[in-house]
Amino acid sequence: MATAQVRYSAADRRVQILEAATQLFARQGFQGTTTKQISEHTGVTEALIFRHFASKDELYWAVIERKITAAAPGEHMRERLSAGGTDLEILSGIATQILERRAKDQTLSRLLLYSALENHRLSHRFFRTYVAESYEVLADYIRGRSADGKFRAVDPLLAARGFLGMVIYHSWIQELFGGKRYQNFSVQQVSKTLAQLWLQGMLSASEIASSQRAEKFNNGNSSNDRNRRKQEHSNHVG
Amino acid sequence: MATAQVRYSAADRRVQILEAATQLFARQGFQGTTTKQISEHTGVTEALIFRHFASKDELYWAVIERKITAAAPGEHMRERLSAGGTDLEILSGIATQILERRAKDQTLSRLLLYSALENHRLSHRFFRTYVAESYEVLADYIRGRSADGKFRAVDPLLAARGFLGMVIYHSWIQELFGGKRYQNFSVQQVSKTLAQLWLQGMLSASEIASSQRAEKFNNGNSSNDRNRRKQEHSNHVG
DNA sequence: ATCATAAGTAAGTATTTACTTACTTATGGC
DNA sequence: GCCATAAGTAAGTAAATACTTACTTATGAT
Repeated sequence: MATAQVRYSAADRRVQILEAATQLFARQGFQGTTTKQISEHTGVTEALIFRHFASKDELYWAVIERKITAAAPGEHMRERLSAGGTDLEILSGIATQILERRAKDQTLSRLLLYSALENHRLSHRFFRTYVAESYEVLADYIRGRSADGKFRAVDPLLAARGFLGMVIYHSWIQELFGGKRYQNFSVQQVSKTLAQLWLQGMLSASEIASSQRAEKFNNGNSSNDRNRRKQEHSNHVG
Repeated sequence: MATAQVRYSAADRRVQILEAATQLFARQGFQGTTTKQISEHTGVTEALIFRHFASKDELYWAVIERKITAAAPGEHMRERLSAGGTDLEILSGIATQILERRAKDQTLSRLLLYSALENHRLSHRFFRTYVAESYEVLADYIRGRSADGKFRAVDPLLAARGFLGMVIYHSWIQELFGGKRYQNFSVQQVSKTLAQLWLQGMLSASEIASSQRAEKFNNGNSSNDRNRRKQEHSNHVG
């Protein structure tokens, strides 16, 4: 052959294959992706794929496993929740993070959706590590705020799903269903609007009353706002 | 052959094929479904499938077309919104309807998700007819309530997506990702919780104040509640 | 420089897939 | 009761698919 042959270590090649496969499985699903496509995207022959992975199935599990262990969305949420700031800042921060991440790279959510639809064995675990954990973290935060008397008594898991549902559903609509062809909201606007909506919905009667009183004096952008969250409460989150 | 041969009219057979195909495409996606499977589920040979539909693609479009024209979710929502009752009754009614429908039959949402993921040409139209319309109807209702001074000024489309997002995301979690294995909420509880959360989030300052005052006298389940929606406003919806 | 070993491939195979062709048979209008 | 027509099929085909086998070659340790 004319081109100089470069050989990679098994470990490096494995990663290359996994990365190509990740992209393809995310775009086309398991059924829609052929081992030939994966080999072409990696720049090797099909046979090499099968020297690294016993079967297409095994390659698929390896792709999902890698994604599961790579990022820990529960951690990101924990950080944001304990970082301080007003409830509104925290929540719209979480929303912004989710929306930006998803606008930049749909790989993960597509993999997750495909695996759920195609009913792959790992999809439950994928879901638990990726989604369930992050709203259990949020539910803990809600529990804490309810104990403080800031939030009213609402099932914390339902409330958490409610907030993340608003945000994630919106991003699916925009990115997946092409919603942004018709209406392109700014991430800022969406985050703030949804966070405000949810937050007001969660406040306890007494908190609403006092926040209304407060609004008459400052217009809600002051930093010594009585809604600012105290660091001493962050143990509710971890 | 031993069994008596029964022949159906072309129209009847066509429907039989479409129904088998609908189930299979919903469960396994386009790529995951073979024409042989469809023929077996219909109880005919593969050749007959191709006498009714020129290609697998054409059959798929026919399946989606049929679903698009069959149900009009925007209509259901319009009806509920103009039926009267308190805002809470209306919204939790909408949520209940969505949750029950989806718990009973996932076919539609699975078809929709698959078509979006697989990026089929009709998926945008599918989405517009099926999803977009219903939240434009809801957005109109929100606009009306804002004009009344009941709801605060929030982008109506975002608010609508927010509500439907909470509900639909919850149902996806439960039905699609197996969330109900871990926690099985009752439809009633979910509908009421999410509707209350969203509703309180949407109320204008003055409405919140008066609803708090009202709560001191009756515990919010009275039918001559001041939040009861007047029939005269229903023209905002149609 | 040698060579064992790990990296890589060319050329398969059996099966499945979407789709076709040439033929058969039930049915309803006369 | 006849028969044109519409409903239906058996038996294919070419291409694609997941996976294998037998072989080649680059590389680093010696």
